[in-house]
Amino acid sequence: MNEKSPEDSSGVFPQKVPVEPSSPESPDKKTSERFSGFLEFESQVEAALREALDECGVETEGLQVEEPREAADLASTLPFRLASELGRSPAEISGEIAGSVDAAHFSLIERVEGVSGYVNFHADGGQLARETLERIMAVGRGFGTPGLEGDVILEHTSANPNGPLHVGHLRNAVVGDGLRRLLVKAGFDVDTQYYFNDAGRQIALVALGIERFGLPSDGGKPDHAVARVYARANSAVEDGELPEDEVSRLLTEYEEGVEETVEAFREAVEVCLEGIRETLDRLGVVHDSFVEESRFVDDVDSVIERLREAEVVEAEENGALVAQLPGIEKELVLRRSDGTSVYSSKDIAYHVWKAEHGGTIDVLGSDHKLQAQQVGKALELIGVEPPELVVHEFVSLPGGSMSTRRGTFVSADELLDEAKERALGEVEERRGGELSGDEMERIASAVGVSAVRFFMSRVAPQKPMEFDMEAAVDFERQGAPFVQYAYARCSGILEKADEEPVVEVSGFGETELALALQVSRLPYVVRNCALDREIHPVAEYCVDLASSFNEFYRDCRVLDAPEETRAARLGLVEAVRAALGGSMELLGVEPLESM
RNA sequence: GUCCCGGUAGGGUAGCGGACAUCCUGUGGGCUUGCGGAGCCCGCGACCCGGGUUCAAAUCCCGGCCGGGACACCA
Repeated sequence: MNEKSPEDSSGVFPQKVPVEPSSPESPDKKTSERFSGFLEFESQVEAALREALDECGVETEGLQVEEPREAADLASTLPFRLASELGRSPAEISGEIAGSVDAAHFSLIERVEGVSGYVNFHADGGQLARETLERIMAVGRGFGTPGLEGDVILEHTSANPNGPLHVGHLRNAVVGDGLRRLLVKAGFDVDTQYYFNDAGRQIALVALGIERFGLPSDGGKPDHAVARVYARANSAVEDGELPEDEVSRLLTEYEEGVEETVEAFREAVEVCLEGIRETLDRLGVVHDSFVEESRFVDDVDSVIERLREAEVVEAEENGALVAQLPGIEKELVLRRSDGTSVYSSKDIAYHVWKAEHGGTIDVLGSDHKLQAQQVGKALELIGVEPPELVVHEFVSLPGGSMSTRRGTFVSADELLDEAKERALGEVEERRGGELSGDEMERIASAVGVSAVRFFMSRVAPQKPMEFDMEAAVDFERQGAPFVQYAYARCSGILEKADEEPVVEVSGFGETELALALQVSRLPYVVRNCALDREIHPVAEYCVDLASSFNEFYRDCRVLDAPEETRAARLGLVEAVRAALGGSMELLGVEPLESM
């Protein structure tokens, strides 16, 4: 990864407006290279506004450009703010600004009007459609990259290897991997990491359990076997069957480096991780590396030393070390009284290491928020950039509450199995007569995973969510299958066509232009979402684009259209296919050619 | 108890300073012999309560109420 540039003090992430506005003199010149649809329109609007403000002799910061619901494609509310400064009415100012814009200088701006305080910009739909379609013909599914750059280390999932992933981890993984895909699409260099505890009490219990009771070998996934051993060891300790000091003995032995013990821990972790990896694979969730906590044991001393210099470290009477962090009530334990290191201090060391390689983003459940705040504050005190946090709330199931210790949780595997089974039912019902069993099986797997991912992607992470299997897999609602089906329709049409799609927008009516406009918004959506670290608007976009396509499908015949419009409409369908496919992939929703 | 996050039509959800609040579901009506209708169109229905800030508040601030989470020498 590249070194962070020194002048980039605000972090590695560029602020908005990464695309230079085209120069007013030659708006068309560079656009073929850098054109990015609606994003380019936005750039032109900003450039036009600056020019007009200049002409009016107004100086201001911030253009207050927003996307209104329907009055225009983009609008500025600047006149409202300027009104009191200039002592004139917003309506008057908006009229003057609009009058000063020379729309003819901007290829994508059709007209500008001042309406009671708003400066309304209307895109030239035909031109926007033409340039968007041309761009897509050149880059295909690569369409949608807004050209941001920077290095990011993204940490997500990071579940402890004492059992399989459950639905909470699933949300974390879905949000995290969506973010990974989004940031990569936006242009960032992303290194995705799974950080796991390989040395704590929980692992000691697993190792102990395996030693005493053995690993159940009933052909199930290894992480599920580990969960059973863990639960058994837990209750054995609780009712005294296993003495508590056995556990601390193991922990001490581990820290002392007793070979057998270290090996037992390693074995326990590896077995469980194997199962977890299998689940992540099935979900299409990709990590670049798995980072074990124990790697940072040796760095703890220097972390504590640096915190000492910041004068926040206190020793308890019994020898434990804690940090009193300013602004945080709860003290942070750095080292136990027996001298062994605790999770948080290693986590700080891990973040120090990450921060050396790029900007860091952590995706975590809200139950870890306090811990993360403490780590962030500690990092700040020792002069290290703290991670950005993407926090998600809990997932519940209609069934009721879950507990890993009691074994009353629903695993990610079970949820995915159920989703697949339901999807299979739907596919069999609709296509049982024409497709082979294998084919339906394949489609059901893809639809099942997609349905779960889409359902969890579309809700803002800070909202608690109840997973509704029925709604997720429903083929007749606007969920993953709805989007996938629209994609399959595009593919079906293109496959049947025996002529080449072309870019020819002159015959497009309202419906076609509306659809092309929606297509052109992808780079704009990707840029905004990447900078906001949000994936749920991408899900909205998928649904909106699929809906626009369905309206088009209803209104405009393609294959049996008149000669002169057929190839042009095929071009539009091809563009939709690329944009829809590209945006679905951002969420891990699989584009299927047929379903 | 203290801190954090939510509270938008019957249920779910988007918007989080700007123009008549998005979409799904529900419910009532309509289209359709189709490029796979797994679709499309129309109607009904909502910003938790009270103050404040602002030209403008669902959106910001304060105070309630309700729901979830956190507050380990666990991770």
